[in-house]
Amino acid sequence: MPNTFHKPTQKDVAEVSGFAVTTVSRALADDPLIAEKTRKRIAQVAEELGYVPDRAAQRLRTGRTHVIALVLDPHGEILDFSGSMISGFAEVVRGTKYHITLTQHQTGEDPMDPIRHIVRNRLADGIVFARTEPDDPRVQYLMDAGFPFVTHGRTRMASHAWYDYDNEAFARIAVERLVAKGRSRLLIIPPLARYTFAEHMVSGFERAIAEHGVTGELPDGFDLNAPSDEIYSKLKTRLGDANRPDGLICPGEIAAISSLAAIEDAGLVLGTDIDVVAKQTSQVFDLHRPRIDTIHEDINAAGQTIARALLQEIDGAAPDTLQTLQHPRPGF
Amino acid sequence: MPNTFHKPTQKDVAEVSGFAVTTVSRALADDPLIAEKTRKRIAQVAEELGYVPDRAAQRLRTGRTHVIALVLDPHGEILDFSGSMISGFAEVVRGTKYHITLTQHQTGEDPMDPIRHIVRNRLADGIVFARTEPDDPRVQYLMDAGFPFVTHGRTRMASHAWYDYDNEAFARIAVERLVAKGRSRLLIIPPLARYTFAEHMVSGFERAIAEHGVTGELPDGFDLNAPSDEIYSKLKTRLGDANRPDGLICPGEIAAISSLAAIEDAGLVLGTDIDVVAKQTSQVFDLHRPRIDTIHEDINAAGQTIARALLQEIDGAAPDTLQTLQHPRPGF
DNA sequence: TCAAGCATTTATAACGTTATAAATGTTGTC
DNA sequence: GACAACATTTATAACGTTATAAATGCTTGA
Repeated sequence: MPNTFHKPTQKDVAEVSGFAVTTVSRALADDPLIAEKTRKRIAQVAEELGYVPDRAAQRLRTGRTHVIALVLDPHGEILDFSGSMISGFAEVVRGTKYHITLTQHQTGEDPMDPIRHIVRNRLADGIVFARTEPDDPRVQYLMDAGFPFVTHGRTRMASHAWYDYDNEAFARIAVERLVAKGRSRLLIIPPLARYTFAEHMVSGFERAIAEHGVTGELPDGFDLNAPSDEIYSKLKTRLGDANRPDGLICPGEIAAISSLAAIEDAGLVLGTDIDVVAKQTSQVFDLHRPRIDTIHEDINAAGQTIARALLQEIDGAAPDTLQTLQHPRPGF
Repeated sequence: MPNTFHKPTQKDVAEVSGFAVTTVSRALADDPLIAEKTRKRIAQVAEELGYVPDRAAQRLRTGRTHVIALVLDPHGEILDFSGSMISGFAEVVRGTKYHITLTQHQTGEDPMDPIRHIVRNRLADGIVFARTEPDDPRVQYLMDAGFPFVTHGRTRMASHAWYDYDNEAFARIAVERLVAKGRSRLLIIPPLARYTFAEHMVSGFERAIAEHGVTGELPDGFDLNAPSDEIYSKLKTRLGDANRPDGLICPGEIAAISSLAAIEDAGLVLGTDIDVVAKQTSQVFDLHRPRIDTIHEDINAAGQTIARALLQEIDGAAPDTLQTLQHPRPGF
């Protein structure tokens, strides 16, 4: 009889237990003013009645939403990125009193809009977003507003909570692996320059190149965010040159697959003419043939860490104590 | 000065416009009782002040949450499934007054729990979930409760809103393609039998097999949900047999990649000894070498369609008018 | 001119919770 | 036995909105 079901309120708990509504409220909030005996009795009655606090009422009264907002980028080419990240996030938030809401801004839109909307209308207690830029206006805005947030990616502003993958180390390790295989003319498919992580990755690449005395190339005309067929065709052309690269760094799986196609279609043989090191964020390359040398980035763990950091920040932790740099894990 | 910012309420709009709060409320709700002139004036003032209704207050008063709950399965092997689906969902919901919340149940847990929790505590106005079983208790519960929901996948219960991909057609087309290539000993990696879509796919497979007079095989000991290395090793063993299959149907990308590895490691040549048809839900096979024959399933479109259906159902549309069967689209 | 009828607006209460201030009971001290 | 001091409980109001019922002003017809 679900339609005759009446959701029990504090009033019901009060009537059954014989205490006032206020007392029930305080008891359930573990207010130390309430006598232990009373607290126990009220907790018992609440349990029996199946009382669950009404979020809307709590939210209206206190201003706290118990909501964490995930602001996603327009769905792009990063394979399974959002899915894994969300999954890690959900695992941590489950079991707390918080909920996750999702917002996705459209391609042409100002990424600032959803953030401002959430803050101004108190739609959440904290915000998470990814793909930061060095002078990210979202970060600046949230810091000014004193609003809890955690970013996936660093910025030039030092004292906020962030999680980042060490892309400088990624590039360095990738170069080292290729050099160890005897490669000396390396090419990296760079991320879009406006993202902070692109700077790290490129700087790691360039430093490692210099250290090992090999040549490094950042291609013109395409990047990690380009359509995969564009990466494919430009790379194929490049691989037709006499001075073609003999080592490729692909910081993404779709780019790696496009690269493998370009290599094959250019008539080159992987492992003989050229080698590839790719970043791996999913299972795609676990059993792939030809075998691909990969360096892992654990997106699920990122989601978990970010969620934990945000919950801590909402509970009052200082943002600059909530910074995690994740080191690359070697592939299989 | 974000901390001195006062979120404008109907009271503010009322004071500035000179009308009563009630009138403001009605005007903003487009109540026909309100004079057109008044409505316009109030709308103008609300706009100027940047008034946005307080969801918590609306929710407390009306019981409507303006929330749509996405209940996700534990993050599994389906590549990018959640990500694309969520993305399509978000695109549709953006611009409406609805929000999306995410819940994910853990592996060992009763999938019913989050659903019951949402319904009993009115945490949302509608629910979406995937991977239905023929006698899905979640569907039964929600129908009994009269709670709006849309499933990804059908059930035995006819009159609820659902979206489904025509997996019977998928299997049929896959068989036809392999037969057209001269293959006659086909093997399909079946989905877990408990899901409704497994029945459809298997029945499509078996019918097509019979029609074309070829042999069909559903392997024992592994399925689409098995760990990929298990699929790989069992398939490799099977491909070592004398009576090995010469055509493989892989209804998932990770399974397809594992299969390709098994084929290669068994010493067989794709296109000569054996052919593969795979279901494609991401970009992985767009530029893959070797080229893979795929049949598309557009997860993003699924998300969009499901979101639209749910919004309609919340607005009162009859559930049995909200059923979509998506036909397979040929791969590249 | 007055009442009836209509169009429009408004006062009041309520949703379920918690912050504030007030009230009650209990103990100890002189 | 009175009073202060404390521990504990409670009444009241408020968060911002909307449903209900009441009130206002204006038009119309006699």
